[in-house]
Amino acid sequence: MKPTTLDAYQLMHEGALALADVEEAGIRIDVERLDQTIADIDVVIDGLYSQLQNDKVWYSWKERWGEKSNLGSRYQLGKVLFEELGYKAKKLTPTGRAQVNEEALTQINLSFVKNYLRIEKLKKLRTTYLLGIRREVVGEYLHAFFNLHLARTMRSSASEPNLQNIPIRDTEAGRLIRSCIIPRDGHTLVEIDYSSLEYRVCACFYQDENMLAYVADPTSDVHRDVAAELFMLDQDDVSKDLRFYAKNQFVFATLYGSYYVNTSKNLWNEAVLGASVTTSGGVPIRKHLASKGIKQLGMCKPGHTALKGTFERHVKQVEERFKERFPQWAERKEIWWQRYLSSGSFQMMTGFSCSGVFTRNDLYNYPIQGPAFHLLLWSLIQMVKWLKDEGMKSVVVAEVHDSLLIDVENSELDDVIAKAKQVMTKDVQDHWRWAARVPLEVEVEASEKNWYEKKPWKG
DNA sequence: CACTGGAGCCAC
DNA sequence: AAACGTGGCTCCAGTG
Repeated sequence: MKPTTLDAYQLMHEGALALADVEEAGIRIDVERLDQTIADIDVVIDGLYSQLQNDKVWYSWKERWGEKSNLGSRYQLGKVLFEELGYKAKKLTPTGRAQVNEEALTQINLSFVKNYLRIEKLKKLRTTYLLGIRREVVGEYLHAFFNLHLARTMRSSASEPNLQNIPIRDTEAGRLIRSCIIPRDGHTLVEIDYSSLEYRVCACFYQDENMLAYVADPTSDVHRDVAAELFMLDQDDVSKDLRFYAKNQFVFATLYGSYYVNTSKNLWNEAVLGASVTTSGGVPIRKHLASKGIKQLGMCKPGHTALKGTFERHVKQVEERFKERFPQWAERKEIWWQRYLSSGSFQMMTGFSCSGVFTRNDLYNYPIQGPAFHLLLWSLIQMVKWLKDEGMKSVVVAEVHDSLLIDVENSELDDVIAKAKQVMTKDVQDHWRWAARVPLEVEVEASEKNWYEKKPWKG
């Protein structure tokens, strides 16, 4: 990866300097609360552990493993469940071992296993996040790292600890950890996220008419429309959950090179069979699909015909319509790949030349993921500079690929938010004209308490 | 004892 | 024709 323009060089140079300022500023931690949370979780984990040790399964475990018995070993648990207690391993890891992950374990109806999963969740939360943060706190500030030289796509990465993967989807974990991350006194934590940034960059990159049209029309919603097709529903019956699965398991998966054999399987396992997903009318999606004649997934084997009446066949047809819906995308992604094959390199819209050995899917992903982050990075640079030049008390404290976290002094709230909106949605389009092919939008959330309590900002 | 790869799980 | 991408961290198991 090489910059081919002065602008691209400066993006990395100034980006590294700006991120150094972010690291130096640090993010404030409620250390007392953090320590209390760790202590509370320890008590819960200890309680659950003693339950496990009074369970029959633990006796089988000790018979099998003797002195080596270790409750922390999933490998040992797998051997006990699948070789001693007669449960069937349904999936194997790439090296041929039985999978002993959450998906496999939730299918086993034993209170031991239920407790085990609960402990594992809490342990992850405790060691990776709570202790991970605790270890790095100096005074009451955490100075984590933001790197620009590690990700192959020219995204950033974060470490020690990784502030870019703090739980949020699991509300309990999100609350326990994020509520320890707080604003400075007299400040408010403000998070500004780009709305559907990668999709918009994708539309700019392929210049597909319908992709652009979807973004231009705020009443339209590609994920909702595709969900309606995938689950054979009217648009009004597409629930938030179904939209979520359509977006992540089909739209993005397909744009980044997956296809119906895999997307149908994932949708079926997670949306149809998984976590009791319903239509917005409350009908379980599995029941709804059955009423439409789709009761089976299909074989989902590469090279095999997807049989009529299966979900696999249906998703194959939705995929065909997806290509018809976005014809320039379908055509240009092939040309894009062929051009790489003959030249051995490709060019990012932000001015970086990438040469080397890449897979087809790399070619689909990198030119979207990299430039999408570059919009955020350019905005971060402007914000850091501006806050410094204006002598403001607010500081940028973190960045998560498409969002900025700013610790804003309360009297500066309106100015900082207005400036961030201007920079992120307008100025960046003056800087890179390709980004003006779509409207850019941001969502602003804020909390005076902590990162968990953030609520939509109403200026 | 240091190190590595596998497996798992968290984010975008 | 191939078959969603990028990261970081932890624990275990195996190696030398």
